[in-house]
Amino acid sequence: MKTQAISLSERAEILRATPNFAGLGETGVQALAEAGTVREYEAEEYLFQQDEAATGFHIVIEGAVNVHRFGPDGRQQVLHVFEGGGELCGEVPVFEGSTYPAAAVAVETSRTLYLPRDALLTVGREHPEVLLKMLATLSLRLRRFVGLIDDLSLKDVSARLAKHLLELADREGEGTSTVRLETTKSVLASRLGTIAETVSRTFRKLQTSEIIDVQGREITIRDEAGLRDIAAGMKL
Amino acid sequence: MKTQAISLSERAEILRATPNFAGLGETGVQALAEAGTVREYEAEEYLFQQDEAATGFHIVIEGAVNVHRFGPDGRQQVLHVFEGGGELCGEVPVFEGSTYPAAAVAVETSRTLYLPRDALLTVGREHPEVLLKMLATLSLRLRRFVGLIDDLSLKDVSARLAKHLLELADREGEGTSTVRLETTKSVLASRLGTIAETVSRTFRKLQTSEIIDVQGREITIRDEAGLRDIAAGMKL
DNA sequence: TTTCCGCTTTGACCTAAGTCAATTCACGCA
DNA sequence: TGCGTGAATTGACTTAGGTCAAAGCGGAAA
Repeated sequence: MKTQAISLSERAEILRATPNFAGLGETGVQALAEAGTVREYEAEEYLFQQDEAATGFHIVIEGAVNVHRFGPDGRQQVLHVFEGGGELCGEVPVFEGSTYPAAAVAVETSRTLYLPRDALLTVGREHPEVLLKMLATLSLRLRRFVGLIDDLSLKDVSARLAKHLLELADREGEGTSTVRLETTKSVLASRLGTIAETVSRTFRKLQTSEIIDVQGREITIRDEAGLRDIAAGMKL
Repeated sequence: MKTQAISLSERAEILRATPNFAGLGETGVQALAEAGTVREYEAEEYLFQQDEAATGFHIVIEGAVNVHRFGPDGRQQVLHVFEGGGELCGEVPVFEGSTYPAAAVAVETSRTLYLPRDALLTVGREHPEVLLKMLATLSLRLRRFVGLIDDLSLKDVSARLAKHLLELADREGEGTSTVRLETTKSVLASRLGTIAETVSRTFRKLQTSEIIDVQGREITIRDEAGLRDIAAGMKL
């Protein structure tokens, strides 16, 4: 990890571009910008480990960060992937407890703005709208986790994979039917709560059912309705 | 559901006894008490359904509320069980989105104080400490969900059951080695993300390994260290 | 080009846990 | 005291998906 020498005004600019702090007035932005530091992490470098004591949280400016937990056998379950754009990472211990609930690793070279806990709490008390934004962020995260729990415990791998592909296609905009996997299959497997081999086999089953077309990392959705059915729990 | 005629001062008293609003000043308590209504639900009655539009949230005063999701095959996964004591239920759509992410049902006759969304937001803006408390509550919930996700995807049923028994014993206070299950085994199964038969068999395996003693709904922990090993992922 | 090395695919196998069905148990009620 | 109902147990079976090992493939480096 390298701390970058970024001027105060640039740090303020980053904050203004972060959805969570967008509506915040100039005094608040200044206070946070003064307390924050810009950090750079290389690919594979950990931002923090699970159960590590926390003094603050990160805003992911550029790059991508993968948040995950390890199981007793070394397998891991991905909880989030933050892909730049000013998402918050590691904010739970700011408000409750003192340790990070999961580990976070940079997937590629990434830059973050690190803000100490106290700075946020001080600014938050003076600017409740920041706290409301944070509440919205945490609520959205809870919503996502509820979905993940639901998927892991009640749906099978093909449903989870189908749902994931539909989300990828959705993110690319309406009417997109070809998506490119930006990650290795074993990372995708961790996201889906399974292993690479099973992902591979599931892709194949979807392909032989003529629901998708797989060309390396390019996936073409041939039967979107069918894919939705499978995401909803229909047997393959 | 019946709305109970409870005086303003009693409603204020309930709020003061709720951890989330404990530190709140008198004006805030009054504002919330005026907007709130006390409701009674009988056993099996739903407080709200998954994806239902929300206008506010509940504080569980008495009784017990089970929050869960249904899978495509009708199986359900329990996300929380709130057992009175002023816990918040259904607060996610207050801050983000407009629908409840899961369904909530009264396990036994229960009373709640229902607060409309707008009242909370108004009071929150004037009293940031309420928002900080809410942030702590949501953060704790995220922490729990991370644990649940981790368990569901990376641990087997015996580990989840062992962990659950240890938590029950812990809650009863230090040095307790006998716990009573307050719920039916199939509800316990839903909490653990499995089915009643599997819970039954797992209890049996733990008993024949002389780690616990099962007498109907009374469980005696005979080998706490062993139970901890199993909770940590050791094979049975 | 050739050579790796890491990703991916595939097959054979195994195991945890879900399904289905048949008892058995426990407790309230007549 | 037996009866009935829902819970719990148990057994036999099936299946999704994890494990292990062996190829296959593809792109970067030499």
